[in-house]
Amino acid sequence: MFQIGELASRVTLSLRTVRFYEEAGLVLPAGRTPGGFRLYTEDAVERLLLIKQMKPLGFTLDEMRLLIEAMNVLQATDAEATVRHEMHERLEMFSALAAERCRQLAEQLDVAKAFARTLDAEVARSARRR
Amino acid sequence: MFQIGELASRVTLSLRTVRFYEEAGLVLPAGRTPGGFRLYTEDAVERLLLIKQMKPLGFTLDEMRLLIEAMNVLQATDAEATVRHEMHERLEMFSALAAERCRQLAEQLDVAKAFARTLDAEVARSARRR
DNA sequence: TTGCTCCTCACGTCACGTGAGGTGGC
DNA sequence: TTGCTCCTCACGTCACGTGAGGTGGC
Repeated sequence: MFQIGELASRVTLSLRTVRFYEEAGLVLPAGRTPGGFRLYTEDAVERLLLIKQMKPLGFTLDEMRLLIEAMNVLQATDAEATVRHEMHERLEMFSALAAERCRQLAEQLDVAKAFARTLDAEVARSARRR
Repeated sequence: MFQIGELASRVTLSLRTVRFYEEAGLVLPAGRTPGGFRLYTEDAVERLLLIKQMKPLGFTLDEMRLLIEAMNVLQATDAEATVRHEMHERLEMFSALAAERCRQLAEQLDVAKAFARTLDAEVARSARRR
């Protein structure tokens, strides 16, 4: 069990961000010291790394929560069939969404590269003018 | 000369966004009707398309303003040498920044793709369990 | 006169950053 | 007791979205 400072530094996030993710229901501390200090286990590290991996896809924190919930239910062996079915459909929805976001990211990279080349050309052109 | 509605639809931005970019000093209307309606020329279209191209690089609106200013000064034939020099250095800075952001975007795309594959695998695994 | 477009506040949202003032824990 | 870490408000920021209430222009 470790405190928020170690958790934050291990996943390279700010304390504020970790607390904010807690407010959003994404990563709850495993417990608290009598004095009120948050205590975490390795699970929190993995959870935060998963969230960091989702970030480039542009999901909102609410969407991430729903997605993580679905993954957890489907991992569990004791989930009810109806719930499992619902979570499976949710997962499929997010999978399609993720694929779409990947396409958008690829487009953005192309646009960014094009603009970077334009800038380089401008720099070169401006250098010749001197 | 056309109104903000036509401008916005031609560059596929909201009216609010166009007005917000004006507040940020990015795109000023060429004039106003006596009644106060904003009037734009083709220049505004090109300006907004340029801004849209910069967006994937994650520049702030202030940075975009500085960058556009530098490009305009260097395009002009009547710019003072000292100002031209300053703007050239600014352009070089932004060019380096843009290259760095391209690298980051490429990394993000890789992370996104990896997560999308993970999701697909989870969907498949969950489907086999039924 | 009727719609449609536009106007200016101004508050809301999302994902945090940044202190302020106070206390826990070794 | 001294630092260092942590705590909870709570306001600020960035790039807009979203009405509210009113008016311009063909």
